[in-house]
Amino acid sequence: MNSYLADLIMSDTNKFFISENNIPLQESFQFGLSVDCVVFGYHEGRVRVLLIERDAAPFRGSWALPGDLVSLEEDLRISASSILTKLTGLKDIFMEQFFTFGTVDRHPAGRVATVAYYSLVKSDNYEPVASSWAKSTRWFDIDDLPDLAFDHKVILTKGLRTLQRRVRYRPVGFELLPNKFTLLELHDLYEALLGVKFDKPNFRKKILSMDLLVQLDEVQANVSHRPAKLFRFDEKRYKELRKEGFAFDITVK
Amino acid sequence: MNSYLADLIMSDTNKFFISENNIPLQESFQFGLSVDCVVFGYHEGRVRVLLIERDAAPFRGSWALPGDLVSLEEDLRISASSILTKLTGLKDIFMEQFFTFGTVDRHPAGRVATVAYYSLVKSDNYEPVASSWAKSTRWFDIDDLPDLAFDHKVILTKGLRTLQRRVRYRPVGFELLPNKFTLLELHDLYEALLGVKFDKPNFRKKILSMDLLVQLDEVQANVSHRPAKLFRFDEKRYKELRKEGFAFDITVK
DNA sequence: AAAACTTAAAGTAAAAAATACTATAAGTAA
DNA sequence: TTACTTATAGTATTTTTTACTTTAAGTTTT
Repeated sequence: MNSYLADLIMSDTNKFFISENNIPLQESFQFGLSVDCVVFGYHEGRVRVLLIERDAAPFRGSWALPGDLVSLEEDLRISASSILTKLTGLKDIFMEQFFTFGTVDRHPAGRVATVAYYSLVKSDNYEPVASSWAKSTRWFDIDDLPDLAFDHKVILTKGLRTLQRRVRYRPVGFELLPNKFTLLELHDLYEALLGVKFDKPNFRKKILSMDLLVQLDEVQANVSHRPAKLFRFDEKRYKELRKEGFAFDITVK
Repeated sequence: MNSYLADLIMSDTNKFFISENNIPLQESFQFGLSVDCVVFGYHEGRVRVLLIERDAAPFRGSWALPGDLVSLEEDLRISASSILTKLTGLKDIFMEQFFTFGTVDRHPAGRVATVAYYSLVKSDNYEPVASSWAKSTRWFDIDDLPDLAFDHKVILTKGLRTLQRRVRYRPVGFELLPNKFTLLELHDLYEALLGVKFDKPNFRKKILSMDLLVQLDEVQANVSHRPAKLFRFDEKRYKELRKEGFAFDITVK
């Protein structure tokens, strides 16, 4: 509790109320706030989600989204990434808030609202490592999920829908691929994410016409057929184009 | 505090800690949770926002977004609409969550995270009425805003950006028009919202080709020129089309 | 009552983009 | 050398977008 609040209480006639809305102070400040993260990965043509096995009550032993209570001294955004790091070891990865869940009974230990984020992990960069009260971590195919603690299934599903919507209008898909990727890998990722088929030549034409990819002087290695050229996403170029009013959109048959 | 929590505390060796993350219980449940609402209206070609004049500490006398602390016994979603009704009288209007703000120092009375919603008000249906600790309400043009309490300017700006993004891919613009509107009114609304010019014939063609509008047997009244036909948005039709994979998109020059 | 004026709304030609393919290239494996 | 696989370039057709032009339908002015 900061000093401003202390002053406010002391100076008020009714010292147990804050004046804003006549709810008793004790009652107003009895919320728990947590963060939960839907971490997406992409491996061998399949989209997957990172879950942790809880080694803490409640739901000890259950699979759950990595998440925890936010501490009073930490900004929400900072808290989100540090909690993810603490439980899974994942650091400096793409992370975006998408929804806050706040039904009364969603947490058995009291009134806890949770702010949900989704993260995208580049498959070549990171392997999660369980720590703190996460007993283990494991990737699950999005079509083969276990039962989850709390309302985490609802959160996960909403996170997936959000990703599917956003991936069409923002160049976030690249966050799920290695830094260097082929056009076929990108094509397959979009098919997997959206569950639709794209014509290969046209997909390639569309994405290249956006002028967002840089072709590298490298090709695929160790493939038993003609190796494809490698590309990388040009973040800087994208920011330039945005200023000029360019809108990323991958709607193609 | 519910009984489950009481049991949990009593049964635990360290009765002042919950086991999940070793943060003392008192500290975990000291958050305030609030809701703030960016209410958009549209009047005579201008986009405007509804603000209230605070008649409660802190920031008494300042303009602010309608918002308040969430009560412990109420779901977040329900709370959002009932708070808006309490302060402004607005009821049953379009309301969508868009972001949660949670920096440590955003509220002088303690740690309060706020879940922000934006609302769209049909100009023919509602006139706000201040009540509770809202001294008055007033519409402000989005280009002529006063200083705002807390971090409400940041919230408002993010709400506007969100609306501008969403209005292109979802048929939410209709929520800002009367139930019966002309194509020119719709055209002008989109120009005002997005700050760009659209070719009238092409805009009309595009929107009609979506098959989302129903032409009524009515025309404009009391205009000193050829009256335009009135239309309404066909919510049912939209839901049907969505199932068939239709994606609303108003990108036209 | 005719002419002028205003906005509604339909139409149209050219350009651009999307689509559905076909063909060729460049590698590996038999 | 030939068969096989995937990469990638090319192309013709269709569809959509764009930038206009024209006509329609009302009101207001003279």
